[in-house]
Amino acid sequence: MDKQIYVADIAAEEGKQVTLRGWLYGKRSGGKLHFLQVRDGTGVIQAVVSKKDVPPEAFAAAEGAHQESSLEVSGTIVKDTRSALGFEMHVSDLRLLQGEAGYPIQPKEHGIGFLMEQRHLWLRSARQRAILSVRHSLIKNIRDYFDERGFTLVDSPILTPTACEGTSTLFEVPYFDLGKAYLTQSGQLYGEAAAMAVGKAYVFGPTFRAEKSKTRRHLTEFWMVEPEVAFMDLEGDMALAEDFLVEIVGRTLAKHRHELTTVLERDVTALERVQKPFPRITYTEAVEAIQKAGHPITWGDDFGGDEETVLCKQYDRPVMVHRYPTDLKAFYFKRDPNDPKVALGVDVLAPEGFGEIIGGGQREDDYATLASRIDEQKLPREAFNWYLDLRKYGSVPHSGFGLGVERTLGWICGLPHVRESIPFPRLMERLTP
RNA sequence: UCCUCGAUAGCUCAGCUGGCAGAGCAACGGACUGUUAAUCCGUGGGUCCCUGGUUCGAACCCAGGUCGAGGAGCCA
Repeated sequence: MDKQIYVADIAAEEGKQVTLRGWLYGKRSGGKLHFLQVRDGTGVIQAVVSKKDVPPEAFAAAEGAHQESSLEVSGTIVKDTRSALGFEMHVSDLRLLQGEAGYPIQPKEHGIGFLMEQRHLWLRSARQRAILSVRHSLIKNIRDYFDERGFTLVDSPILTPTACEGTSTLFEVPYFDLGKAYLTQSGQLYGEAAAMAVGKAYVFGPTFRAEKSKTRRHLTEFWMVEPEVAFMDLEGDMALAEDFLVEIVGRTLAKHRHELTTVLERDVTALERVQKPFPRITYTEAVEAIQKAGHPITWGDDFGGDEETVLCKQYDRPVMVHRYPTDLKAFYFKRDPNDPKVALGVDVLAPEGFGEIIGGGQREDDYATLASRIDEQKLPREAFNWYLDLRKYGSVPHSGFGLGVERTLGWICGLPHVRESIPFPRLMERLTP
């Protein structure tokens, strides 16, 4: 095949004769004129097929082309103000590659259930392409952020022998003669081991939760990025989370302002407000604020969706809630030495009701305390021997957090449901396509 | 797991008090030289989610089930 020319680079081809390959996104036809909207993955260009300019078989091919047929069009690129792109192609020849009639997705309204069934095709539509593109950038910006600051990416296993927490939310798989393995819920414990090796580590991978959750914020398979830093306390952790969010949101917005504003119709002023400092309140203060807003909640309760929303509405940027009751947090959280009732954890809640996007905190670094926490929660001690070793051979204060990629992307793109933020979402009641 | 709503053409839906299965869009055929969800004319297209019940007669009423959507709980 010739050197591939892409729609994204079409301005450089003005006046030239080129060949584009792609798919027929839409078509409007006249008697001796067809307007083909050709997309190639980088953009959409209108290809004008005039009967007098092309061989008869090419004109017939244009006539018979169906939505999403693959094709190859050759012609001259000309400037045209009537086109959204600014350019169009005057076609001199056209070859239909493949494509049957009956492409199921129309540029009209569809129900979400139908679209989810057609997810493999739905990805081709403008909105989904925009989301894929923003997702790609967000992930790149996350990796760049850590790379630029001396973090080392350390991959954690997906098959694990035990749970971080309760077993009810684990996916179980058979594992040879060793019995059962589980799909990871978090790479954090391994991230801690990594931080003791490289100082600043981050884990980035898919995680799995068998939660029977049917909400706009839950997937059973989602991606999480988890930095973990040696010699960092909770204050440092919050500063890192804040700086990290400001950077990744800022960079992603800078690159995709146009798509966010036009294709996704996102009000980006809300994203522009993501600047330091984020408000920092303790769990106790949050409870008081929620009570003051008229919601019944008592100290010791976890926040539900309603409580989160009430709290977030009081701020115009992400809010950091720290020092949750110890009982609400996992065994590995360090307790506040000034108040053992609370743990040195922090959650970051995104504004506009997008909910918790970060959870993290300072880890327990004392061997005996951690061992007794494991016993208290009736976790199998032998499974955590390796984790306890980290407190035996050069234990240091350390902290980290986990950021949910899909929730963050859903927030940036303004998506009503996280299912659109991942190419092939896995939900409690959906495993296909 | 619980609550609410829904399932009728490829899609989005209407179908009144139980009495012949409908519309728009899409598809297909035709007309049209500047269309932007083009327009105009025509054609084809149904397991009314499934099973059972009530009835002279069920898309419609009843029971059970399946699937989908929204919400709750759950959820670092």
